[in-house]
Amino acid sequence: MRRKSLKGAACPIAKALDVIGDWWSLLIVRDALRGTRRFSEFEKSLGVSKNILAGRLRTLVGHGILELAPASDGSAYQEYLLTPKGRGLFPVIVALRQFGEESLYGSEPCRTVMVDRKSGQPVRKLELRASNGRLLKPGETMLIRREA
Amino acid sequence: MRRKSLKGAACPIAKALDVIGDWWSLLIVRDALRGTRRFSEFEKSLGVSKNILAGRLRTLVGHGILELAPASDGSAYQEYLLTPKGRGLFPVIVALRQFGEESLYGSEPCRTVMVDRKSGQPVRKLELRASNGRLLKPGETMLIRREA
DNA sequence: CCGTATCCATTCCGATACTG
DNA sequence: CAGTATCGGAATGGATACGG
Repeated sequence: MRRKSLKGAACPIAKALDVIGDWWSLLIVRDALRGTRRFSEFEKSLGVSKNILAGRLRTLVGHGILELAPASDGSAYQEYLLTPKGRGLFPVIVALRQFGEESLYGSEPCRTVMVDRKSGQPVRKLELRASNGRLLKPGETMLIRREA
Repeated sequence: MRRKSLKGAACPIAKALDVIGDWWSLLIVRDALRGTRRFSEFEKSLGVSKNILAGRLRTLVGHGILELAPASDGSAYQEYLLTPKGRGLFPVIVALRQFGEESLYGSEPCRTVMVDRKSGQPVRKLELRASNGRLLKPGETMLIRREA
């Protein structure tokens, strides 16, 4: 972040990276999607120092990815919950996971698998499809300018 | 990057972020997916200084995301092409774009749309599906440990 | 338990100058 | 055109100490 270029960035990818394009933010979202809510849980899971974590959480709340809510267990503290906007990052997380699983392990494959909770079967790979359902490879897409 | 934690990171998301989890790398991949090949093209598109760009390109080549090839136009220089592994980042880019389009624009919507080159129609939203084709929301998935 | 404040080291980034 | 070398400033990260 804080590079010069993103001020008027028209590209949605650049805008997205401006919000979650740093190391910790996506890992926080990853944990939040798994149900992590409390400051100390994030701290323990990520192994990040308190000040960094506090800053990231504050930024994510500011961007509307997380929101603060009263603790569900009756304790005096608060919890960080994903907003609907934050849950919109689910495909990003899944895409990263699938890329990692597929291309970043050597002889020993990844030890965890994402499965459908109901059936216990592994989920499908994310695929981009045309409006008629046809599978699209990168070269089969293009960007067009939308008219006002 | 270069945080301490990723050395033995078992999480594929963390591993993926270690490879492309910085500001420029994904933007380089974005451009490469659009057909950008030459150093100067990346430089112009990204508005990044040469030394940073050179470093990122070198890292991406080192990770097997990009590869160097002789220039297709007969010039004396080389081009940076996506490897199959690099093209595996396509879903990540699309997911980021769709998140950005959906949640990061205010009154004025995003001016560009990704379409099927053949039909000219917008692509579908990425969806996670179970092995039986059922649509899966975040809470309907879980991670399990794979047995050796 | 949930942070904030501080200090310090490292890294990153941008601009520029320089080379083949 | 395609980089490399260098520099300074800014941001990031880790550790720790402190306070509500």
